[in-house]
Parts: sequence; structure tokens; C-alpha cells
Amino acid sequence: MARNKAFEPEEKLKKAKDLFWQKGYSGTTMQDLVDTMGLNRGSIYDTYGDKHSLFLMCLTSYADSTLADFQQAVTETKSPLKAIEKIIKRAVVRTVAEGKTCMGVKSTFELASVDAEVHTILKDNTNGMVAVLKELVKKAQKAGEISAKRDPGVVAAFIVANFTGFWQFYLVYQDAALIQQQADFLIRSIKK
Amino acid sequence: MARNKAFEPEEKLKKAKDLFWQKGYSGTTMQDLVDTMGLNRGSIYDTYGDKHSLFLMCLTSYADSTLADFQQAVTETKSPLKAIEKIIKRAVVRTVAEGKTCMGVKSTFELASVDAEVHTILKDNTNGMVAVLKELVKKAQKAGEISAKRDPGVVAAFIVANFTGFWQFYLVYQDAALIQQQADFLIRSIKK
DNA sequence: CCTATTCTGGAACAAACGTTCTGAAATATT
DNA sequence: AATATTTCAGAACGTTTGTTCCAGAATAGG
Repeated sequence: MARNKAFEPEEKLKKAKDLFWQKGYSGTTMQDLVDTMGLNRGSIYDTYGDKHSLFLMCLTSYADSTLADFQQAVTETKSPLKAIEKIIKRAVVRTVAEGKTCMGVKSTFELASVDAEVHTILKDNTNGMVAVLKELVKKAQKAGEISAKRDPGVVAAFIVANFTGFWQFYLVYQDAALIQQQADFLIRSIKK
Repeated sequence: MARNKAFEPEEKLKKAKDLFWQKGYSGTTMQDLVDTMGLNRGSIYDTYGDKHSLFLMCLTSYADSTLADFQQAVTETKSPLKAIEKIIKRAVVRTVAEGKTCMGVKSTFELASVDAEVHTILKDNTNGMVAVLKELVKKAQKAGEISAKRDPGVVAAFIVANFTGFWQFYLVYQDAALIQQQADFLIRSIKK
């Protein structure tokens, strides 16, 4: 009947995601997307809708992959405390290795208070990360690896909140060693 | 010789600051500023220069006042640990009471990686906040209020970094009690 | 009073923005 | 071969952006 799509929508979406990730939502123009995705204007609108819905797709994709990363750390590691430490370690690596600041955090500060759809995606994502860590904390407490005096939910939220601090400080100081010190301090804090 | 300025430049700057604070740099338009400052276009350009330099003035003003707030907490309180707790408490109040997210943090995520002047202001400001806390931690350690095993600089940075987590979580959950729990956990963490 | 300066509202500008449309080339299916 | 659909390059759209400019009203000092 008709010609097939000549491009991989998911592959192009990844390029769009990287661009939004780097430049933010309002910092990214439609022309940037046309250039970076290597796609025609019309093809973008036909395939993904307008700029805003394209961004939502990118943010959702990002959120899903980071959450999957969390969950993978759980299945990879037997000791719940080690799994927590692995998640923290990965946050450090992501902070200092990738040149870009966590897209979720950036989007939170740029859009969460003015864009309801973005807010929902970010809230769900944060819920997911906290839930994974909460389960790990509970298990670590049962295993005697973490003091049972702490509320698992508070500990979990505390860890996730600290990642945001990592990114802010790395943006300001660009000092990998500093982030590592913060992470060490964080791990020490949750054990007691 | 000539007519005097009919407005208070500082008072109008405060209005501009509040607007940038709420909507971010690129989210604020020149028309918004004209409307909110209650000033003529030309008067704004004559008095403050273009949008970017006006923003720098606002950000500097904000940074100075927050740092002064930190220093005031020091002079108000005798016990260094109590001063630290007061600073943390104020961060919680500012997070949940004011409807707006810390302008410094917002600007960090929006601009720090692409605007060298903004980056400098924010770095100086962060340096200042960390320095105040570092001195307090040192004194608290001498007074036996905080374990002497910790590096004062790391503890100070850890505290400031956690404030960013407060703001992120409040943006996502709008839950004052949650922020209070995080703050309590933070205070507990630095004592040991 | 006169003159210089600053205020005001609003027009004007070029550039950039997101979005839509056109028209031709390409390609799968019938 | 014919047809339907997609891709593409690019023109075109109406807004909105930051910025400049202008004419007139207002007010300080000489």
C-alpha cells in the first residue's frame, strides 16, 4: 500500500532525548531538534506530535530507563546494603561521568511547578526510586545491616534527595572527589 | 539641571527579582518585567541594561541576602550546633513557606552549565554558605557537640547539598512533613 | 522662564519561535 | 504499471522574543 518509515522512531527519539537532556525544554528549539534528529520538520510532527508531547515521550523514556537501572542493581546484588551502595555508586558515576545533569532533576526545577503532565511523570518516577530503596532498606534492617531504628521510607527519600545535591554540587564545582566524599558521608549516615 | 528618577531602583529591582525567582530566566519575558516592575521599557534598559544584566543584578541581590541570612543565624546563637540547626530549620521554613524554589538552586540547574557569569555568582555564593557552616562545624567539634572524626568541609557541603534535596522533594510532593523528616535525619547524620 | 534631563506610552524592529503547508521524490503494496 | 503513503527540503504562517526609538509630558536647576 505505502512506503515504510525510513527511520527508527526509537533511535530518533533517543537523539531528541539527549538534546532535551542537555539543553532543557525551553532551551531546545524545534530547529535544534530538526538538525539533531536528522529528520524533516513534518516527519517529526507526524510521528511525535508537537514539541511538548515529544518532550513528554523523551522524559518518560528517561524516567523508565533510570528506574530500570535501579531495579537492575537490586537483582544483581544479594546483600541489600550492597545493593543500596551500588545504587549510590552509580549515581556518583552518572553525576561525574556523563557531562549532563540528571534530566529528571533538571526538568523538576524547570517545569514541575508549571507543567502538570511533567509533574506527574516526575512524581511517579520519584515514587518508583524511593520504593525500590525502601524495600532494600527494610531488607537491610532485617539482615542487621542497617539500624532498625530508622523509618525505611525516610531513609529511602533521604538517599534520593541526596542525589540531587550531588548534581548541584557537581554543576557548581566540577569536582569528582567532592561528590565521592558526599556519597561516602551519605552511606555512613544511613547505616547508623 | 534635570528631572530626578521618579522610582526607587532598588524597590523595582526587588520586583524583578521576585519575578525571575518565580519564572526562571528564560521563562521571564521583557513584557513580564515591564508589567511587574511597573516601569517603562526604556526606563528599564536605561537603568539596568538589558535582560541578562538585570538578571545578574537580581541573582546577586538574592545571593547576598541568603548569605546574610546564614551569617545572621551565627551571630544570633551561642552554641555552634544550635546555629547549624537554626540554619537547617530556616532552610526548611524557606522551602515550605515561600511558594518559590530557591532562586540559586533553580538558576544552577537552568544556567550554571551555559552561563559563565551566573556560574561565578553561584559558586561564590555556595562557597560562602559552605564556609559559614564549616566554621560552625569546627567550633561544634571543639565544643564536643559534633564528632571530631568528620571533615568539617565535607559536613558543611553535605548540609548545603541537602537543602537542594529539600527543594526538589517539595516540588515533587508538596509535603511539608516529609521535608521536616529529611531535616531531622540530616541533623542526626551530622552529629555522629 | 528656560533648558536639560528623565519620565511615559507605544510604535517599530529584526530575529527567533513553534507550527503548518506545499510539492516533488521515493517506495511498498495491489 | 498504478496507487497510496511517507520522506524530504524548504517556504510560509502568525506569534513572541529582546531591543531600540520616538514624541510628548514632567520636573529639576540655572
